[in-house]
Amino acid sequence: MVRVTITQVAARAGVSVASASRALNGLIASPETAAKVRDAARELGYVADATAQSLKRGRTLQLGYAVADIGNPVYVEMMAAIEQVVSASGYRLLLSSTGTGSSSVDVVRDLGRGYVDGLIISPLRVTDELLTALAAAPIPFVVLGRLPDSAAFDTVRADSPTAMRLVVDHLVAEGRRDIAFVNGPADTTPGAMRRDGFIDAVAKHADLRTRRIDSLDFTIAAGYDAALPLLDRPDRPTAVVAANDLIGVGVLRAAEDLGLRVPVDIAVTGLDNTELAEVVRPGLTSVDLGAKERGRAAAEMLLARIADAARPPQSVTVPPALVVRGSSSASAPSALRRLEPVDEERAHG
Amino acid sequence: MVRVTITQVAARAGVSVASASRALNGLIASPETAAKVRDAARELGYVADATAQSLKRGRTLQLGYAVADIGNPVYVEMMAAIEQVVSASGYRLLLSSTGTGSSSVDVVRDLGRGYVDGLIISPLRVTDELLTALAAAPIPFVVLGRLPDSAAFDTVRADSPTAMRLVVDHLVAEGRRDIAFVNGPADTTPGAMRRDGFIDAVAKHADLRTRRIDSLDFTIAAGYDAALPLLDRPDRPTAVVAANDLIGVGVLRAAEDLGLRVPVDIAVTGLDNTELAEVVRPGLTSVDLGAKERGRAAAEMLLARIADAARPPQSVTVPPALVVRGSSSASAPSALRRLEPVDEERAHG
DNA sequence: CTGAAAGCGCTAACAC
DNA sequence: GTGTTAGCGCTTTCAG
Repeated sequence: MVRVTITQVAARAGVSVASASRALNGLIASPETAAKVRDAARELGYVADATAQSLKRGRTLQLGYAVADIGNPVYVEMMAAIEQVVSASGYRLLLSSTGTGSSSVDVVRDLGRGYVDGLIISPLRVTDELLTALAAAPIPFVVLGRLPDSAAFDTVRADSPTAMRLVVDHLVAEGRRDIAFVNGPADTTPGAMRRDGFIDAVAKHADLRTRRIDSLDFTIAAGYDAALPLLDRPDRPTAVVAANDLIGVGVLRAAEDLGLRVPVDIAVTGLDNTELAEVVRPGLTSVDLGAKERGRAAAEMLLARIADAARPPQSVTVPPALVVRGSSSASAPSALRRLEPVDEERAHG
Repeated sequence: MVRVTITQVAARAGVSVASASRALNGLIASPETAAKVRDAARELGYVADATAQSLKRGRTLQLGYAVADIGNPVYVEMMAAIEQVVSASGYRLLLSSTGTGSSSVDVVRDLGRGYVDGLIISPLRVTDELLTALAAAPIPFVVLGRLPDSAAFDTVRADSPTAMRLVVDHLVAEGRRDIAFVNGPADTTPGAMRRDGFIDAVAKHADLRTRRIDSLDFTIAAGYDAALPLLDRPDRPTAVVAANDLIGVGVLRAAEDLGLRVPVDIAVTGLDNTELAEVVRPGLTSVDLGAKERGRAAAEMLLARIADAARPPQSVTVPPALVVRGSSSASAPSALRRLEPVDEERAHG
């Protein structure tokens, strides 16, 4: 199938390419010219070349989404929300996985190549190098995640401190007073935010025993590996707060393999409220950080920024919501098997 | 930050744009010219405009991935594999969700706009309209999934018949003789393939009671809704074969809510072997259809097709592998709680 | 080896 | 309203 250009359409319609272009774009044209061009275009199966239009118009109608770990369901959820907004606005979505190979800095640098009109970036680590690259970015962008206050960029964020307060308060209310935090890598932004949130949240309660562990990754396997030694000891905690749902599921698996009953012997919570939390048994208590809302907000913010480069930087924070399930509360609806009442456990607290 | 063009680089280097272009692209240029241009480019922070290059070269270095349901983990897994191959080859990946709004036919039609050099498409339904559009596609493409034999296109497929045979044979070996199939929508390609596979697989065994149900979607919720009435009756089956893992998990949930013990009262199997199957309890027996391999194969096939338009159409089938877990076999390693032996159940068969 | 010039396909002034 | 023309930024003949 041969590429048909506007020149051919114009020739067939018997008009100039300018008239053809105007007619095709719905600009001023006499009814008969418009009709002739439309017919010619249809007969030839003409579709305007996107590259040529981009070059001429200076916009590609493409937006980028750069994400480190596309294996994490949270980012997929965000991506789906972003895709929806983006395509509804006539843009196409370009996916850059910054995990393997190219770093997010490379992605930002590459922005100068002009193949996207804007970028949504969800960096796992915010380095000075990245901030510098962002400050020099030739096109609009929105950052999904927390940045230093000094960086006046458009951002969409989850509220980790509140999320952590929600789970910790919940666990304390359930009578847990020995609470461990299993983090992902602490040198990542989410890792740092959630760790700080945990520290602040437990500081609000008196007489709590707490400890913190970093796992190697925000994955089930890493959560499992980190939780195993933590739970396999006499003075194990009575509750584990995981930095995300994947780690949380890993903790559940570790408890299972050690023969511990959840939530009787040990309560577990996750973060993100992915479908995974709903589906495991017992259901994993989690905090919904509004991944879908964040994705949607980021996409809309980027479009607004593209429309108005001059507007002051925005920052949206999506509020979290606690979802209690069987992993932390025997009275939660989704607990499969009725276990012994946790009153005894409460008495320990 | 202002866009810097090759003209500016050439001016600064004191050479023509042609020489600048040649130097930048590593073509013939005197060492000193090359050095001057390189320095000028670095000082100015020059990066070649991708759109202009695309227009001139006639290739965008972009590939598309069109998928109906990005909510399904299988497609995410494929996408990740595709992204890896694609970006390693210097291409960018464009994501088109054909689920909401635009159909896959629209996506194929849009290919004429020339914003991608090739497409990997994973259509949920193969209509004549789609086949016609594909036959007229102006650029290379690879279809993930089964096509009519008459369509001589590049395809990468799972082997549904064998997959179904694996689960059915397994269930029969486990003593199940009353087997129900909970499908997704039967008017989809996977739905039709898996249904036919099930029918053929059970036909190989004598004295089997079988039944088939279509659920509304390949989702947990749809699987749950379809399974509930099936399992809530005295003559319920002793095994349920689900058309994918999501439906399988829905079946598990339905069994749970009805107080049925898995696998004692009812065995359940899924398909796709997603992480979900590994993570639920009891673990969901499933068949790995090689999503990652299929994604990788499709990407490589597309690149090969781009490199050689003339080569005959290829068709790769990725072999399936049964993964037995606790949902269908009491002796499977991942069963959490030791349940009663299934011997009694076997005696029924 | 280098520079001038053409042109990828399209849109947008600018005159008519 | 319409046609002519000039580019968008780049690569690539083609002479030199």
